[in-house]
Amino acid sequence: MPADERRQSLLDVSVRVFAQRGYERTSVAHICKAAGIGRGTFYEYFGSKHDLFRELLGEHARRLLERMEPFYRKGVLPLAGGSVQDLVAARFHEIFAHFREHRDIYNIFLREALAKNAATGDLFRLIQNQQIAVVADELRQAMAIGVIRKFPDATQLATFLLGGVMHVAFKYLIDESAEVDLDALAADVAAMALAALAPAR
Amino acid sequence: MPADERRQSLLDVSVRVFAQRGYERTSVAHICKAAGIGRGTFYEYFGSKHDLFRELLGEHARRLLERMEPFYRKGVLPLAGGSVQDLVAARFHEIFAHFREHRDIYNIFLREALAKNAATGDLFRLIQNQQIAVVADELRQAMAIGVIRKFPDATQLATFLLGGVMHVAFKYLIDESAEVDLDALAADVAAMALAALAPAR
Amino acid sequence: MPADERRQSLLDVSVRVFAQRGYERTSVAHICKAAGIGRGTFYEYFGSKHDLFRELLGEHARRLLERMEPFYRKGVLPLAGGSVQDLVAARFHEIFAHFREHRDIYNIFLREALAKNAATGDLFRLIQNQQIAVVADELRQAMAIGVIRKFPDATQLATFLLGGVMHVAFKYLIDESAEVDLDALAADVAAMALAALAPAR
Amino acid sequence: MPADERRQSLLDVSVRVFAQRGYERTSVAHICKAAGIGRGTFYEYFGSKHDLFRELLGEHARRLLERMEPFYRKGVLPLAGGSVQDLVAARFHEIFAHFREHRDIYNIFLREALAKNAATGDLFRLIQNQQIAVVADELRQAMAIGVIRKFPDATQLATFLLGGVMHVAFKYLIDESAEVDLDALAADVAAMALAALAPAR
DNA sequence: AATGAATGAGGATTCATTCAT
DNA sequence: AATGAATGAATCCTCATTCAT
Repeated sequence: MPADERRQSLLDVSVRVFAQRGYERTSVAHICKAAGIGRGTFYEYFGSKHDLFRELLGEHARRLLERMEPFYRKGVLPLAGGSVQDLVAARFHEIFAHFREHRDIYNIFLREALAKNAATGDLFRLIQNQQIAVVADELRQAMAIGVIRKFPDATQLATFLLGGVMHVAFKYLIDESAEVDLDALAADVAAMALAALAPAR
Repeated sequence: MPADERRQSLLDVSVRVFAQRGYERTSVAHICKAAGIGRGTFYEYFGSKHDLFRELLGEHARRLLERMEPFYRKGVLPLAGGSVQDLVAARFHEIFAHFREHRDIYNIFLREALAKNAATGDLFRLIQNQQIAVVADELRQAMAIGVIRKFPDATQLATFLLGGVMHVAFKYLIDESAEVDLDALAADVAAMALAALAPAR
Repeated sequence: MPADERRQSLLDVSVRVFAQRGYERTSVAHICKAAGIGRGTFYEYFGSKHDLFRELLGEHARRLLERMEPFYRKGVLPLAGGSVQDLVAARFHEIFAHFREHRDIYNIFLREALAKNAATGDLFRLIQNQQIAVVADELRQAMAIGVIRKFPDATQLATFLLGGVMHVAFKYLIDESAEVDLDALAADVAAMALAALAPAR
Repeated sequence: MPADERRQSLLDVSVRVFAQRGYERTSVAHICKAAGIGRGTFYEYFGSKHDLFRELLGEHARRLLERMEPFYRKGVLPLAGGSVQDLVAARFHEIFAHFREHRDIYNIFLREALAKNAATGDLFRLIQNQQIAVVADELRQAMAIGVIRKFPDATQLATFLLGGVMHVAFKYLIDESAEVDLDALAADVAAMALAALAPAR
């Protein structure tokens, strides 16, 4: 198999294995078995288990931010044609979908951030802060045009909101058994947030 | 040292060590050294490293719920004398304080829940759900007497709110360096939530 | 077995194994097998293979210098009663005996010094220089009282002489097969050096 | 690149790498990287890492002896026109120069001889003995014509002398940092040896 | 003539756990 | 009640070597 492919395959496979077993409990042998290669081959592509891990997180962090970017920037505000309702609903739907899709990597990230792996923690915080920043930015615009009520600290509000969303998502996503209609959930949470932010009539 | 004391000391010591290094990276030797005992002694008190861990989580879960219980139940609603503002402020302050105090055990819990340790995950979810349940209960009462706006699903709202609070708390508590005035933070977040929940004028 | 004993036994055993196979080609398993213990036990006593090695060299360096010290200082010069002949003969005999006894450790030392292990090389040079220093000191005294001819640089002469001795010793000691009458060899070399150093009649 | 050239380039490159890192710590990958070839290519030219090593030592041994040969045989004794002083001085200078030039290969040789690699050790001893033999031969001639004092065992004397020279050389050559005026050193050592060997006036 | 992908054997190290004292 | 000596299974990693292209 060409080097690029093999490398990618290792990255892909290891996300699953790490998410399933956690970094510590995952041995290089586990990954190699899952990838269908000999143990030695692993080290042709990555200097160490931890190197792979770092690269994996880095890569996903980049992808994550890239994918978030256009979504947050997608124009949106000031409102072109759609209603605030549609907007918020779309946003929450997207966030939930994202969660579902990247459940594994989120799990890994969170776990390592909690474990205070210096490098990983920094990366995690970077992502978090960027997400918060773009949402805060939007909220500021929304407040400016009076679509939502005015709050004194947009960043804190963004933190609060994202936390709420994540928590709801977590509760349903942390265990794979509880399969939920994410679309409905997104709609519900959006409605709720909308009500909370709605300007006084 | 009497057996009971020694046992308790081991539990106390291991919380710190586990929080610092994580379950996997903590060896029995680490715990024994921190507790100042020989490695053999450990097994006089606990059948295995994992046994100690289970017991530790169980014990803290019990304590946690016990301590939460009276606080949530403390009566509160319908409002005796204090304003809604005071109430919410008090609540958030308490939650933040709780975070700070039990940072270690929260960290352990969260990490293990994410690691999908069947037993630990269940415990974690139990705690989480109980917290959500009591908050949801209160919210329902508050809606009933019109102190806050009406929302269709109180449980989801509670989840959302607790998530928001936790997220703000996390952002500041995850790294020990960023020392923050928790009292001020609690006040800010309370104000924000209050505004969000306030009934239409 | 008591810890002290085991520790010492490991040090003793490993000298032989290292000398036989060289540091690199000696595995911890080799040492453990030679010492009759399990592989894990090794790490109860030494942090790593290299730690053991360092300690081993350090310990022998200390012993070596200690044992050399009184020998070189044994008074000797200015000549009490014995002749120069006796003195030099005794000295060379001792050096040869020392070689034979510590053949292994000399081998290890020299090899590592050549391998430019920073730490080991420094140790080796220290020993060498000390040996040279004491011999140079004696030579200076001997020149002063006219027992040997005068040379301009005592240190260089000492280096030269010790090198000569070591080289002869090496030639016979490097391979274990060639068993030689060391006493006779010492006497021969002593006579030779003596003739070389003898003052002009 | 033509096969012959590549082969030679591999030999040349590997001397440096082996001298720097030692045989054991040098991997085929190291050599290939230093030579700028793929790992597979190596085995087109040498059957194994050890094969290369053997060939390398053999080649250098041959060169070494060849270069020594004419020098030692260069006639010299009985004295044509020059003085004994000039002769000995020239000899020592040459030996020192040789050391400096072949520091790497000497290092490898010595290390392997000490490591008791059967094959390498034999080779090393062969070289050593040949050097000793030619010097002994010369000494015998010198004694015969009364240029130096008479010693009973010319071989042992040669061993002693070469050892002395090598030791002085070693002391300065073992670490690359201590840059020394080799010419001056050679002159000093020559004067010293000369004085030691000079016949009684 | 060249190579890079693949690998398994081997070596250092960690660690939960046992057991005799 | 305490312990420390002992261990083997498990894990990360290296590396000489093979082979299809």
